[in-house]
Amino acid sequence: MSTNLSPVQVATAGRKPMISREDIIAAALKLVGPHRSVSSLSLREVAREAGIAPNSFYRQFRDMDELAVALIDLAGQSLRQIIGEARQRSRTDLSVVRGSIEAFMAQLRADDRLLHILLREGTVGSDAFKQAVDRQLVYFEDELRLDLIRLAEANHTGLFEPALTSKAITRLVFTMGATAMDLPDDKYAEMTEQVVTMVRMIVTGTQVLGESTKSVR
Amino acid sequence: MSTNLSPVQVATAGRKPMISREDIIAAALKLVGPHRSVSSLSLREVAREAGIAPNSFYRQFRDMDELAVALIDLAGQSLRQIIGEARQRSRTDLSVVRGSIEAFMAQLRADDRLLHILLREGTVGSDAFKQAVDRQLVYFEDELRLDLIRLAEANHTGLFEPALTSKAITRLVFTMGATAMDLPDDKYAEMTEQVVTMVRMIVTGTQVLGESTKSVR
DNA sequence: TGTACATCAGTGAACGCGCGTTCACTGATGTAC
DNA sequence: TGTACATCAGTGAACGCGCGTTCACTGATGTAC
Repeated sequence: MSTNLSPVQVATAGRKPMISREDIIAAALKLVGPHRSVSSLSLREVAREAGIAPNSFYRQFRDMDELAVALIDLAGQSLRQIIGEARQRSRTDLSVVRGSIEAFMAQLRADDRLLHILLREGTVGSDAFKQAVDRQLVYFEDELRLDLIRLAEANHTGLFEPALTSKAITRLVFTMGATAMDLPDDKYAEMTEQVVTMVRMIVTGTQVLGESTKSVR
Repeated sequence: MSTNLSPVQVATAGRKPMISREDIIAAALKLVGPHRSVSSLSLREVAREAGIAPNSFYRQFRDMDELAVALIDLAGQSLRQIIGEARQRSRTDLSVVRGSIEAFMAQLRADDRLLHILLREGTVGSDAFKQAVDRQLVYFEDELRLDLIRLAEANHTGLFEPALTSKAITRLVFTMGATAMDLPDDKYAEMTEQVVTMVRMIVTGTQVLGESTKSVR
């Protein structure tokens, strides 16, 4: 274990690296896509794409697993920012649902490689791999939960089990996204409507079930 | 392409096979599990487990992809039978939801290898692979849709977009199942409750949204 | 500024391995007479 | 029943390949004086 876990080199002495983690990440992203998963990439393949010797890879990452986790974390950050922006645009009404899902699907359609990774790699790969994906999912669930609570308060509706609701929505949207990834462009609009309707079902159900209690916890 | 797609040999002449497709499938099932996916199995590995020469594999399957599709189809059949039995036990009320999900989770907990495959392999692997999983999912959605319609008629409730509802439920349950697979045994009861609640949200939402129309189409 | 030295990022060559696939074969089983 | 022959399920050996990882190295950059 190195004591320097930061991507910024301490640089007490010696030469600066010419190959950065970012170069390798960029190379990996060039290789993945709707028909290619991170877990199927080989170290040599990534090195080849990055234009470096295979063993130079080890200067930046311990192994492919560490690269994969880095990719997943990046993907999570990127998507949360996109959804966060969509949320800002419409805060207090139900259109936040539609807005967020539309932003999500648009990003998917734009062939966002990072997003492909996040949607698809959750079920295969090493434990470290799966945990990284799960961690990102939990971030989404947390943010969505707070949103749901805010929404319920603003509309004076009940809210049943906000944590479970946000988990159901997150997981459902991600699965549907993984399916949508392989679809031709002209199916995206239809798919978006389907997902919006599905999420409305959950939100409506949650409000109704919460009506008796009117509790937000 | 062979004209004989049936697993039963025509046997017009010559020796009967001593190695069956079933032997190879059994060997593959011994190798998969919560921490091992079909897409990571090698032909030689399966042959080794089956106790046959690597090239004998080709007498039964064109390649690993064909084996994987066979496994997925088997998994779908097996699970549909299990859920079908659960459905028989309680036909006309909402307990069909709980019953089916409990049967599903119990099977998962019993370490059903076939089920692991079906839950996990949908997002990676070849196109043939993904299509096979999708085909099984659609079977489930169809059966569930008919159930939902029957349920709505029996209870005289409305039903909004039954096809979309069954799709949402199926996909959500499968994703949650894939997550549950990696959990320790003592979390299964809690997980089951969570999934039941999530599905109730969808069903409730569907009924409320359908109330205005009272249509079952 | 100039010189001697230390550091270490990146490399080229090589390793042993397991892989999918092929080939020519062998010998048990079934068929024809 | 007995014999000659055809079929073809299963095999052992070999192939070339890409893989992850190692090793000893080189030479540009930074530091000390």
